[in-house]
Amino acid sequence: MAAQRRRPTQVDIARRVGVSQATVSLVISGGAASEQVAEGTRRAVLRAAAELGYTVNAAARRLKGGRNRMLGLYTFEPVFPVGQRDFYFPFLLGVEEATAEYGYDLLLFSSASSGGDRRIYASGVNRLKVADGCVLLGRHLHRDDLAALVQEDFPFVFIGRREVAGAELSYVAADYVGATSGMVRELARLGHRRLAYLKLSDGQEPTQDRESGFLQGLGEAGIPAGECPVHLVGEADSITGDLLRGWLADGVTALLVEPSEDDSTIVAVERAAEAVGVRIPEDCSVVLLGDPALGENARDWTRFALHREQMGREAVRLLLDLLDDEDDGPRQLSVPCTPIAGDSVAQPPAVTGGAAR
Amino acid sequence: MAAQRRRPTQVDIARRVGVSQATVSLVISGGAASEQVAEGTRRAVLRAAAELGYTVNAAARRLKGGRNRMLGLYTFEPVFPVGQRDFYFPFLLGVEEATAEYGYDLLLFSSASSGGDRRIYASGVNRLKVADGCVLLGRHLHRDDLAALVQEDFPFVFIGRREVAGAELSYVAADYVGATSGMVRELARLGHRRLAYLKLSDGQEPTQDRESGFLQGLGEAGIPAGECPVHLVGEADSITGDLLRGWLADGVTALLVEPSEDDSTIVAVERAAEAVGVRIPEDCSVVLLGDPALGENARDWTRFALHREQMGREAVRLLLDLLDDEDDGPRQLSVPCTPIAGDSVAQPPAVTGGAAR
DNA sequence: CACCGGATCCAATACGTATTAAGGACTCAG
DNA sequence: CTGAGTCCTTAATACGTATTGGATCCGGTG
Repeated sequence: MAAQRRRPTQVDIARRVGVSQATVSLVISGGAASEQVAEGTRRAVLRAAAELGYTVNAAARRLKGGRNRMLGLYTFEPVFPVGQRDFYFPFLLGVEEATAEYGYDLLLFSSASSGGDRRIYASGVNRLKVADGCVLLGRHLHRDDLAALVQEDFPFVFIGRREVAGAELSYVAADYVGATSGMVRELARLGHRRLAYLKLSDGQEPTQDRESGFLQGLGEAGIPAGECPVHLVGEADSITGDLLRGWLADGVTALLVEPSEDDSTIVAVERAAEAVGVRIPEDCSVVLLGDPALGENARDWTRFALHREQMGREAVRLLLDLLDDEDDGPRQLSVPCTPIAGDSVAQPPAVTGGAAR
Repeated sequence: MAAQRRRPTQVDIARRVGVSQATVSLVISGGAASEQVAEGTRRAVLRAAAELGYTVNAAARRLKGGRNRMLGLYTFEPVFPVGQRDFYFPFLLGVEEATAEYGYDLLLFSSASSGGDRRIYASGVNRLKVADGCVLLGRHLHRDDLAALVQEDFPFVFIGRREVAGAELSYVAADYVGATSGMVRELARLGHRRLAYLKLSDGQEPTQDRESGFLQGLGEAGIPAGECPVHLVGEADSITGDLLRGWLADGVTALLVEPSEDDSTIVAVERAAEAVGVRIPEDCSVVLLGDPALGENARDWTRFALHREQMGREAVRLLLDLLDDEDDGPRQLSVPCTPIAGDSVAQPPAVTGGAAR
């Protein structure tokens, strides 16, 4: 009846059975080392444990073992972003699933979000280190935080290719280079000979990769890069109908658009086309260099899919590799994207003569 | 350059600064007791901590009985359920937001899911104890796990009313009683005099609460409970067109349906009605006792909304109350639901004479 | 009898932190 | 110069478990 406030420990069991705590530990831990305990003692300990309602103290066990069996998840975006939910959610899903599969727990670093601007080193202290390792995520990162993290030799994996001067780090990235060049080749196959490329101006790695892929694809298709305009999208309203019309007049027949997080570039393209009466894809083909989470009533753009959930899973796998192996080399993994044939691409309008297959 | 594999501890800091580990602990723990340490020492310790990349060991602090600023989230459902995603997600969202606001981190206990069946005491270990406290969630719980948790005197809050024999526990629950009785009163106001109630057969607390509300509403409306059939929904296919027609023949003009997790009861009702040519709401009004996440093309059922996100937030608040206050009494919070007037309720078909307002 | 080997079990210790009683140094009044 | 008082720091200990190098006992062998 008397509710014992303190929960029973191995010492309590030991006292009751009349053995030492060490023996109890041997029995409880089970497995290999438990064989050296006499069968009678063993059973007595187990019975006492059951009677007392003993459960091992996870904190103590972990303290002893050194590892926490906790993986961290830190994102430079809000952890459960409301607006962008659908973009980041699959990553989280993959990370969570893989973490669970490997028998780890997942620590979400939410506390850092106070004050809007997310930093790892809030008050000089690196919170992430409570976890054994960490998966990082998000577009708006702080380079110096990342650099410091590398310097500390803290094991982590970024989802998305990231570079830090003077240090290589581990990441799982979508193969934007391959996916973009593939898109270019496909357009070329359809007969397009002059393409315009709308890229974001933040100069992040994903943007760089798409540009590399663009140039590479042009090369493979034998299209002179000089003839293909590259437009930097600073503000969304820099995409005007006039701009579009100018390109078409110059012989451009297809647009490759890098989607921004708020999808403003896509909306802007659509609006500009409408404004000057340009039909997609009849007058101009459009390809999205990514897989934005658009609304229900959005059109079925030709684009490529990121396997986000798989990327999340791979990130965890990489991280565990990092933790287990002594050899510390950073690991990079590139996950191919899958082209999605939508309805925004067609053969170029017949001007001189359509190039059928 | 030399990557030190072992995480630095307070002892390392102490050695470097030339003070004792105790002093380091005083400084690191910060807050009240940290005042008694000289400003110079204090700064030296903090700088050394930053330089070494020190982070407190969660397990050790927890073992000692201290706080982690970590809240756990344990769910008996998958943490990021794919199918039921939309039902549980708002809870998580609320928990996460509130946790972040209070400056805590959130630890998702995913690892326990090994073997499909989620248990807290997987191998005799209560993993939850690494966190300061825990929010629990999910319909398919294990009573004995819950009982053990109470016995251990571990601070936790359940989302959803739960009972355990011989112990009171803390929870944040939707006010199903009030919401259901309100629905009954509203139906009565429209003139309905005989209602049928379809309840799930699992006998969980939420089901009990709806039934209480049903009976209470009948009482307030002056409707004899004996005249209102209560149908236990074991299998979804127990709802047949014949059953429905029988009720209508008996004078039943409205159905109160408890939604199951897979929405099968709702689908079954809709199908049965269609099968025997019963129109909703012209021939029969239907009220959902809950707020299931239906597909896009589902009809606009009359139902009530759960404020899930708010419930998640309140759960965190309650949990922090539990942690802070010495007095250990369990706290319960009931969150009102909001009726949603859909298109599945109308006045009863005029048989003897419609009771207009 | 001395020695050995196997079978059981235990004492001691480490893990990293928080807490507390007590020690040391220094100041100030008498 | 002494005693009290103030301020800062530390030694010691506890938390619950896992591990390891012995200790103890016992029967058997040379």
